[in-house]
Amino acid sequence: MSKSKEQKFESDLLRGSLDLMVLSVLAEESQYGYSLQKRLSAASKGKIKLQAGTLYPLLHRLETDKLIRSRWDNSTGRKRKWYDLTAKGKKRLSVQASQWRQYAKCVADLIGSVASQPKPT
Amino acid sequence: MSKSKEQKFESDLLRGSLDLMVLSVLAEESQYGYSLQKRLSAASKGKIKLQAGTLYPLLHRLETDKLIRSRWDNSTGRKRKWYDLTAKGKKRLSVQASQWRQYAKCVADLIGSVASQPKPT
DNA sequence: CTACAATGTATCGCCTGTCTATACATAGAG
DNA sequence: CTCTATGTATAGACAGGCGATACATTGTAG
Repeated sequence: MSKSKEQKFESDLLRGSLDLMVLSVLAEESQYGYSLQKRLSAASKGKIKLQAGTLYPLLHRLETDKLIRSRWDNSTGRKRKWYDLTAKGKKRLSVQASQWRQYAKCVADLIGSVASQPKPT
Repeated sequence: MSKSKEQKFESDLLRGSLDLMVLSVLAEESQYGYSLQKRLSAASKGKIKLQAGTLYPLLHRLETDKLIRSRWDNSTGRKRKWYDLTAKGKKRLSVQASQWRQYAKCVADLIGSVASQPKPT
C-alpha cells in the first residue's frame, strides 16, 4: 500500500471554525448539505473532507440556534434541504469572522519565529 | 451587572492550535507550566486564559509523546517542573506550524468576502 | 432486469481535548 | 495567623468531529 495519503487537516483544527466556514459559504449563496460538502472540499483543495456525520448534526444545530433556515425542495426529482442564512446568522458570521481573524493573528504572531520553510541551504 | 466581560477566545478555537502554541513558546526558551500560562496570556493580550486543568494534562501528553522533556528544579525554593523541546518536538512544531498556516489561509479565503468591519456609515 | 455507484439526508456511539472544581504545598505580605 | 500568589495535579462534565450504519432515489453499466 502506497503512502499516498492525501493530507487532510486535523479534526481538531475544524473545531471552532467549522461553523464559521459553513455560515460563510451560506452567505455567498443558498446550499444544501451535499453541495456544502463539495463546496468546502473544493475551497480547501480537498483538505477538508466534511463527513456526513459531522455535517448534518452541525446544520441541525445551526438551525436550532436560528442562524440558518431550511426548506425542502421536491421539485427536482432529488429531495434536497436547502439552507439560508438568517439575519441572526449574518450577525453571528460577522462576529465569528472578526474573532477568528484576531485569533489567527495571535497564533501567527506566536509561531512567527518558526521558520516557514526550513531551507536546507 | 456591567457587560464588561473581557472577551476571551472560545475554547474550541484552541483545539488544534494549542499544542502548536505551547511548542512554539517552548521553542523560544524553556518554561515551566505556570510561566507558560502567563506567557500565553501576555502574548494574546489576555484573551487566552489557559486553565490549569487544560495546561497540565496537555504538558503530560506532549511529554508522553516525547515532544517535550521535563526536569524538576528544587534549587530555588519553589519546586518547578521545567520543560524543553526535544528534537522530535522541533520537527512536530515545524510541521504543525506549516499545516496551521495552510489551514488559516484556507479559512481566511473562505471568509474573505465577509466584511471586516460593518461600518454603520 | 439486475447491480452498482453517486447523490442525498440522517442518527448513534466513540474519542479526545478543554473546562470547572477540587486538592495540596510553599512563599511572601499583612 | 491569614490571605494571596505561586505551582502542580487529577477527576468528571461537556461538546463536537468521526466512523459506521441506515435508507431512498437517480443514473449507468451489464
